[in-house]
Amino acid sequence: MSTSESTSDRLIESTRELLWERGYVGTSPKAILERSGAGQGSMYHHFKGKPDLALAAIRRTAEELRATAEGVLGGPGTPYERIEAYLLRDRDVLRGCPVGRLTMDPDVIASDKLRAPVDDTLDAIRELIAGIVEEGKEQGQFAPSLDGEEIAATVLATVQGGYVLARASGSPAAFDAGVRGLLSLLAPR
Amino acid sequence: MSTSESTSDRLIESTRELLWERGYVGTSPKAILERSGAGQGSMYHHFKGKPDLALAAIRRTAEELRATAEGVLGGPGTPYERIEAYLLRDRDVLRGCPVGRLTMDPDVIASDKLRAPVDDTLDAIRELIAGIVEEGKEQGQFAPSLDGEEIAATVLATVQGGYVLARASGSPAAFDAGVRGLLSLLAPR
DNA sequence: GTCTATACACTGATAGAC
DNA sequence: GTCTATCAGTGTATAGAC
Repeated sequence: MSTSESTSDRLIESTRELLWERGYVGTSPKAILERSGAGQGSMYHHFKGKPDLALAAIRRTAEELRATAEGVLGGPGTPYERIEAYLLRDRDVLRGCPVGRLTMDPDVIASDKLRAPVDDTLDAIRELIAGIVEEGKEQGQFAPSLDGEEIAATVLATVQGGYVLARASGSPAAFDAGVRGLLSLLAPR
Repeated sequence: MSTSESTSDRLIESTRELLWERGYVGTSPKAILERSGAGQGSMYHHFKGKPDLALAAIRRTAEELRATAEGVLGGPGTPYERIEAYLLRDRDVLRGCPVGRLTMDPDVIASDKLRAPVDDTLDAIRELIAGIVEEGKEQGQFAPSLDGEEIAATVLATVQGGYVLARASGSPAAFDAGVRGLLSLLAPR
């Protein structure tokens, strides 16, 4: 395993952090250079500009999030238990979702290229959950009246919205409450 | 009824639009002046600066949202029907929530003053829904095992997260799916 | 690949005339 | 109350030397 320390890598990592903290609009090339320790010239040598560097950063963050979700959802347990594990997994709630927060960035939404990794990732997780719900219906753990795609959207939305409520109140409590509420609705009797 | 056309009012209205479209970080005084037709001097005469004007705009938007929610949730019908009405009410889904989106703004979250109206509004709506859920439990419409506060957080989170999913995909479909999924879980048998 | 120099519009605000 | 002038700093990039 190569612990690559390339300048290009440090630029991407610094950009990932700043995008998470301040979003695309709130992240300037100058801030990226300061955090990464790279110089002006380096950045424009490795990337065409801010959108190009941001795209590399967003892609890496999106892939990482997808891998994490796949790991939890593909773990052991019944369908309910796997969804529970996804909802209860450790999260830095007050920092928000590094992928979901980008949807509130006007410049990201205005660019199909920047939006694509965000859309693809959330969509992939949604499909995974939908499949698990369908599995649970076959096993009689979930009511046959439930729709896999709909419940998957509800699960993902509860997580994404939980971040909003938590950040509004300055406390993770509302996130946890929303998750517990959803689990109580999903619980097999 | 006074259709006030004051410069101060036009500044606030333009700021509200821009905050909704581009967030706090993405909104510049210059853009506000252009949209409102006011001059530099006017803005700094009526407001101390960008944070002060933004606070006035956020307060007005928050109050408006709260009034809308109270209107729908306080309408006629059973507890389930009132929550259903709230979830299904007409929304400009792709524009996102004008209040919730502010939680992704680093400068808003960093300021207790700017965050307060956001927190207060979401909290008030949450309490309203929690009361309705408790009412539904008393009437036997909801299972006694449900917790009013938790379900209220789930309902609000599903809405806020629905905006995220919709904006990611560029279509309101995911919002609608999440809402339908939640309603199917809440439905009295 | 990295550095420094340069550029020009924009940000957020103050000053003072009218 | 509104207008214009001015300002130091930032945002995003290009040019060219090393």
